[in-house]
Amino acid sequence: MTFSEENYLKTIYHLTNLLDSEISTNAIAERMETKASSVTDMLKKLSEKDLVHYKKYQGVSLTDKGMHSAKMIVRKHRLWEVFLVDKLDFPWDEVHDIAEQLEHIKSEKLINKLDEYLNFPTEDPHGDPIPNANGQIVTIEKQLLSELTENQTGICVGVKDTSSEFLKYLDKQGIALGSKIEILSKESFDLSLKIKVETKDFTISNKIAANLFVKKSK
Amino acid sequence: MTFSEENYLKTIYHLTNLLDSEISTNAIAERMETKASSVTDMLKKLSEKDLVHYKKYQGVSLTDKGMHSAKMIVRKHRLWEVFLVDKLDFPWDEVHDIAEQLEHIKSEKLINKLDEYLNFPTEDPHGDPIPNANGQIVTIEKQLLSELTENQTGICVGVKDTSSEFLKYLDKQGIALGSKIEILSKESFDLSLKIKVETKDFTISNKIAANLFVKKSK
DNA sequence: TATATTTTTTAGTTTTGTCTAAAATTTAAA
DNA sequence: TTTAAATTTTAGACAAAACTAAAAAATATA
Repeated sequence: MTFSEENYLKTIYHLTNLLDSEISTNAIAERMETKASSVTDMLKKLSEKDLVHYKKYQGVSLTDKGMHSAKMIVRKHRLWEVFLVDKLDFPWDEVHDIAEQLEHIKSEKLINKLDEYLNFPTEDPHGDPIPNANGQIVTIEKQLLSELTENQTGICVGVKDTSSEFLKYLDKQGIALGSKIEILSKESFDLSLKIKVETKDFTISNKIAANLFVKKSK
Repeated sequence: MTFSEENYLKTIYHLTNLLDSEISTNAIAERMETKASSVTDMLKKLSEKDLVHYKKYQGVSLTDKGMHSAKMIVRKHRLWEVFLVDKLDFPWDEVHDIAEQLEHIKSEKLINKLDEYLNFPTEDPHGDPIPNANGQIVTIEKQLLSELTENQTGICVGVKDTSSEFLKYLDKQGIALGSKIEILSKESFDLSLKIKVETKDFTISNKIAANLFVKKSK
């Protein structure tokens, strides 16, 4: 499989999780910052290789084979991210781009040995689940911080937005995976939250809260 | 720089070390298992980018810029090999092909962090030197085992042939980097050697001895 | 339901890196 | 030193993956 084919598969996989329905040509084009015509060309190619179900004008979905391939790419991406953060000490906002390259390295043995070396992690540095060697994914129960109500407490288990900008903001505020976040009050006008992280109190906007995954606790 | 450009640079670099003279189109084509016409095309391209000195029919050599780029690729290749063997526990005969892929990952920060993580190694698992971040190479004094005479002793510090076949043969005989090898006798007819490795005595052909680098000792 | 708008596909180019076949140049041999 | 052989380059073609512009199909609107 070429890099390009792998990138398409991965995109279709992510869109499937996001929208769970048939994926449109335009949705793929937009996410990959390419043209719809390029997407059509590739879909034909992937369809011929039996990686996607594709019917003209009807959108695409992954075949079992395509789904498995996509999961293996995601697995590689996320395991490399863990390596970069845990072993090489990269900040969590810098690993995505490097992992985008590393995910295309071809060697099943390599990725399984890496998995073992990292102690079979189940989540990447942003809290996203890592498919195991068979493609199985253990999803942990989580919800957006914005869904909690006053006086509820959650443990930060993931981020929805993984942009460097957002992650650096979290660093600045001292919010990391594992942080205990208590909702002190909620402003009904703009849905901003007064929260307590460890010992520090401060206010965050709804936009921030809607991009933080927590596991309800206490 | 594209993968292909990087592979050409690397090949020219290796041929330069091997032949130290102007490198011919055919020599490159042969080593890369491609056609001379393809090589010519690429040489023009590399020349335009100021990575090689190239004059029609006169062969090529690396410019300073090309030499530096080539060394950085070799650096990446060899550091990844160390990672695979030291950290992921790969056998030394399996790392080359994976490193051929990993050497193209683009991130200076990544490779420098990897270097640090591995404790700034100076040789790869086959005893080849690893250029540092500035491209400097510390070459250790070494000679072929076949150049030693009766009763001399050497420490194995590298292999000339890095084929899986040869490396597995060495594994089987218990010869590894660091092994102490004593020449008990040399057969003048075929230049085969009776040697002692650790406690074991056995005979090796001249071909084997001519592919083992040692550092004279005792 | 007819028409307008949006989405998707097709057709035809472009770029990168390869190839074959033929021409040009260099090197070796007679 | 002329000819033969080997090497290298040029010219033209091809596949992959992208693009633009135009046509076709689906969807939304009046």
